[in-house]
Amino acid sequence: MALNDNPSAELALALVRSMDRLRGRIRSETGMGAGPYSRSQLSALHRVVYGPPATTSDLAAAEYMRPQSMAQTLAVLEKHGLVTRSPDPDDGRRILVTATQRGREEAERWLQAREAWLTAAIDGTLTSGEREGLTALVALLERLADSQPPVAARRGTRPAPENP
Amino acid sequence: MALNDNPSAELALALVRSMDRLRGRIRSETGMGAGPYSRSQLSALHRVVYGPPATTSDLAAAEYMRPQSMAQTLAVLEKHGLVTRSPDPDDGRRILVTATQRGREEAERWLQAREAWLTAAIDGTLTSGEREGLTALVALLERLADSQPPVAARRGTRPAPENP
DNA sequence: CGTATCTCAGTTCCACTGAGATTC
DNA sequence: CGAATCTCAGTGGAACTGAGATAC
Repeated sequence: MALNDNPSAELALALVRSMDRLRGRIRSETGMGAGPYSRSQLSALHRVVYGPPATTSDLAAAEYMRPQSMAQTLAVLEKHGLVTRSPDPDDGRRILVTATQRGREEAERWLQAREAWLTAAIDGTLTSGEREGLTALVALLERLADSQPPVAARRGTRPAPENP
Repeated sequence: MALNDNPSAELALALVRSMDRLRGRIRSETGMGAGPYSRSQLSALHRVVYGPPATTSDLAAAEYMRPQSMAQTLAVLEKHGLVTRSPDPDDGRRILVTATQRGREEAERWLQAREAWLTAAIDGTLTSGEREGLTALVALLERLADSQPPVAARRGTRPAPENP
């Protein structure tokens, strides 16, 4: 293939493409029938439900997206009564997002519905040993997502999204 | 966490969320500086360059998307002279997509540029043992993506969706 | 005053759906 | 004719950017 001398470049490409393909498969399998909430909405709801009280910006940083994008996502959840927004008493600029009781219930239900196909695929095609390996893989992916690479690796000067 | 009794459901959720987060991180790091081609365009180009001659529908099936979506992606590549489309002499309905010489060169260059951040992250935060583990586990993602694949009954001699 | 946070408005990417033409 | 493939046109989700208001 000779894409690159560096084996890590090969690995990076293979990883990204396998994630793309799996994502596509999940999309084609679950379609729109998995519930009224989108993937990013459920992802945000999950974080609000199981995480500490946070602002829009906090949630955006945790998911590596812009605050405006996260605000759009949260607006839908608020409209459906799954989360509430209330001003931070200590800082008038901040608005804390918390889950409602209904939000907690809906999160559990729809999260399961959305990943039903993947759950079945894991159960159906992987051995128990491979499932353990996959668990280890998830930890690796999280570490990569949160990695602070050496400055030498950073090309161009970009404002560097800080991670609280 | 108590999301579900089934550990595979927990694993499925953790996997999807870690992939979402890593994708977001990559997006925020590479931004628009990674070149003129989008992720899906480069993914399609990669498959055309390193795979056998294929139709739009073949490529769409391999990436688990609709033929119309793949057609849009390929149209951009064709406009830039990276791929060419020519009628299948044996079947007038089919149009085979092949990479041009320029397409092969550009693929190599831009693919590397796009995954530069991930490559650096892998080198910088993973041990060599973990890199080996990651390599082995990418295969698991591919198996999940292709698990119980749809019976795409092709009339010709067409193998199932393959991965390079 | 300068910085941080949130809001409003517009844009791009990318996959989807539906309808229609052509070929086997 | 029925099935498969490709084309044209429109839709929606989910991220982005930029400009402006308010609070520290």
